[in-house]
Amino acid sequence: MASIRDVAKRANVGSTTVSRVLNNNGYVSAETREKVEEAMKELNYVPNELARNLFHKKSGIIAVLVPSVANPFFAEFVEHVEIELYKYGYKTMICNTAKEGNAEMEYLDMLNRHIVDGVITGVHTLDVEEYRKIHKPIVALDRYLGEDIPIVAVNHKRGGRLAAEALVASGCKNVLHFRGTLAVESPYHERHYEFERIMKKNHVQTYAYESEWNRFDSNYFIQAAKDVFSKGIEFDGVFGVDQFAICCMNELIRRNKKIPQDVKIVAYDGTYVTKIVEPQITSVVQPMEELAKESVRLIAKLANGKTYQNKKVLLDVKLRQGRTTIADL
Amino acid sequence: MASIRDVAKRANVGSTTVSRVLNNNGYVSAETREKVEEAMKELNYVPNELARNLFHKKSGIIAVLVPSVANPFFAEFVEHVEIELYKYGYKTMICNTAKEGNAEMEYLDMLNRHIVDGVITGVHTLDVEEYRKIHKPIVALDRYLGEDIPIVAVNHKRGGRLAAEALVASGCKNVLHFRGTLAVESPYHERHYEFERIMKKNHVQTYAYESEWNRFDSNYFIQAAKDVFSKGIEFDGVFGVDQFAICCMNELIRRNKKIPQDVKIVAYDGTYVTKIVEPQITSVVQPMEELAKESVRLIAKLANGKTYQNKKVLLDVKLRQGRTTIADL
DNA sequence: TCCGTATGTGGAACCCGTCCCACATGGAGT
DNA sequence: ACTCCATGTGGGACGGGTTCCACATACGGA
Repeated sequence: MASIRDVAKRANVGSTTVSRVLNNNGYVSAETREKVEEAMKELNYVPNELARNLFHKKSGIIAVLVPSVANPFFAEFVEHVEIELYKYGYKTMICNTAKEGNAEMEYLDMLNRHIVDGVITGVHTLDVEEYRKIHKPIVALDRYLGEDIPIVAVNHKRGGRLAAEALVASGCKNVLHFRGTLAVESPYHERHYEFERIMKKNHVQTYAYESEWNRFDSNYFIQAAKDVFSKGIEFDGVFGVDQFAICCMNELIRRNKKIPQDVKIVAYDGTYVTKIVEPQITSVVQPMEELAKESVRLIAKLANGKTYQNKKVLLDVKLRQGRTTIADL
Repeated sequence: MASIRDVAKRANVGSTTVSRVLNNNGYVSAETREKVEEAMKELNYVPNELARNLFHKKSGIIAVLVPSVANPFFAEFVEHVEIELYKYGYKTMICNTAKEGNAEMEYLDMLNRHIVDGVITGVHTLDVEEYRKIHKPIVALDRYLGEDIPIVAVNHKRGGRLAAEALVASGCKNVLHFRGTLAVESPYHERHYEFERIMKKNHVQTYAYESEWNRFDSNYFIQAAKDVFSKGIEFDGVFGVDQFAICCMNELIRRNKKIPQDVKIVAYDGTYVTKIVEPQITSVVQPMEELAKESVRLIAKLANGKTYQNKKVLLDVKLRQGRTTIADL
C-alpha cells in the first residue's frame, strides 16, 4: 500500500532519493540510505511493479503460444523455455491456442497492448499475413512466418533421413508413414519429403496417413492408431510422431505382433514418453533444451531492441536407438 | 505509440470522451463517437494496458506454480487451468519451482509487487509459515497452507481405498507401495494411510518405497523402478503414481513377468500416460479438469475481493479399470 | 582565491488511462 | 417561469515509480 512518497515523507527525504536507494544508483550518503531503508521496513514498503512497467513501457513478460501444453512435446518445450526465461529475468505467460475463439490473435495483440514484451510461438494456425503486420518481438518455433520473424527449428531433413535409414537398415519393405497435414507451410515437412525420397530410393513401399489438422491430444493418437488398423493395411515398419508411434505399437502388441521382429518402429521427437514405454522406441530426438535456449536467446535480443540478422537457427537431431528397430545388422 | 491524448487532440475532444468511447460507458453522442473512432483508426491507437493496470491496481494475471510443467500431472493441470482462466478473462503465468534458487518465494512476492492478482500453487516445498504472512489471493492444490488458504484436492482416502480394494480383489499377497515422502504435510498422504490400513486388514504384506523429495522428472521414475528391482524384493502387486507404476511394469515385462497374471498394478493419478502404455493401467483417476475449474473459480473469487468460507473443496476420484488388475473375479 | 568536479538531494514533469467534478444544453413537469 | 434531470463534454488530479534539471556543498589543484 505504502508508496514511494510515503517512504520519502517518513524518512524526511525526497522521493528521488528513495528511488535511488531502491535502484541502487546515483549518489546517496550512507546515512540517508539507512534512514530510507528503515522507513521502508517500517512501512513494509514493496515497490509497485505496475508503475515501473508503465514508465519503462515493458512488463518483463514473454508469452509462449502452443496448441496444448499437455502435449509432451510442448510441455517439454515450455518447461525449458520457462527455466531459460527465468534466467534472463523474464516471466513466462502461456496460452493454449487450440481452443474455441482466436486466442492466438488475442495474444499477439498483447504485444501492442504492452502486456507482454515478446512472443514465442509454437503455433501453426494463423495466417502468415497476420504476422507480417506486427513489428514486434516474435520468435517462431519451427514455422515460417515471413521474412522478418526468426525461426528456431531442427534439421528436419536430416531427421527424416535418420528415420528412413533406421527402417531401411532394419529390413522394412512396407512402412506406414504418419505425417502432418500439408495444409500448413512449415519446415517440418522436410522430414516427410526426405523420408519418402529415401524410401523410394530403396524400393520400400510407403502408406501415408495424414494427421488431422491441429490435433494434439492423446485421445486423438489412440483413435488414429485404431483407425489405421481398421483399414487393414499391412506393414512391417512405422514412422510417426511419438504418441502415434506408441499407440501403433500398443495396437500391434495387442495383435500379438513381435516388436521389432515383425514390425519396426521409429518415433519422431523423442520426448519422454518414448522412454517410458516397453520396448523403448527408437526415436529421432529433438534437442528440446537447445530449442528452448535458442528461442529465449533470440526473443531476449529482440525484446531489447536489437535486431537479428540470421533469421533461421537450425539445430541438429540425433537418433536414439531403442529396441523397436534392429541395430548393427 | 499514440496515446489517448493524441487521439483526443485529433478528434477535437477531451481525453475523457475518448476514454468513454473506449470503455463504452457514460454519455457520448453518436457523432462524437464516430469522430473519435475515426481518429483512433487513423492513429492506429491501441490502449496501453500498463497504464490501465496501474490505475486499477491489477494485472489480470494469475500465476500457477508447479514443480515441473513437463510432468504429466502438472501439465494436464496447467492445461485446464489456463483454459479456465482464459474464460474468466485472466492470463496465465507459469513457474517451475523445481529449479535452483527460491522461485516459489519470488513468485509469491509478485503478489505484493502487483505483478499478479493471484497464485494457484501446486508446490509443496516452502514452509507453511511463509504463506501465513501473505494476505493475498492464494489457492493451494492438494496442500495445507494454513487456516486462510483454501485447498482444492480429491478425496485421497477414497483413492487409497479404491486402489487397495482393486489389488486385494485381484488376489495380491505382497504389494510394493511407492509413496510420497512424509517430509511434507499434505492431504495426499491420506491415500497411503488408507491403503496400508486396508492391506493390513486383508493380511496383505506391503513394502514401502519412499520417493525422493521434490522429484518429478521421468528419469527419476525410471531410475526408481530399477532401484526397486536391484533390491530383490518379491511382490505380486504394485501401487504408485502413474510414472512409477509404468516404469515398474516395464521392468516386469523385461523380466518376462505376465501382467496381470504374475503382478497386478494400480496407478495413482490416471493421467494420459496410463492410457498410452500396453496394457493400459488400472488407475485411480483424479478429475484434472474439475480440479482446475475449482481452483480457478476460487482464485477468481479471491482476486475480486470476495472471501471464501469453505476452505476445502474435496472432489471425487474414480477407478478406471485397465488391464493390469483382474476385474469381476 | 577561483574554478572544476565529485558528491548529495529535491522539485516537478512524465508515462498513460481513469474518473471525479464542474459545467453546459434542452426538454418535461408543475 | 422555474426546477429537475437526462444527455453531453472537458479539465485536471490521480495511481506510483523514474528521471531531468537545478542547486548546494566540499575538496583538490592552479
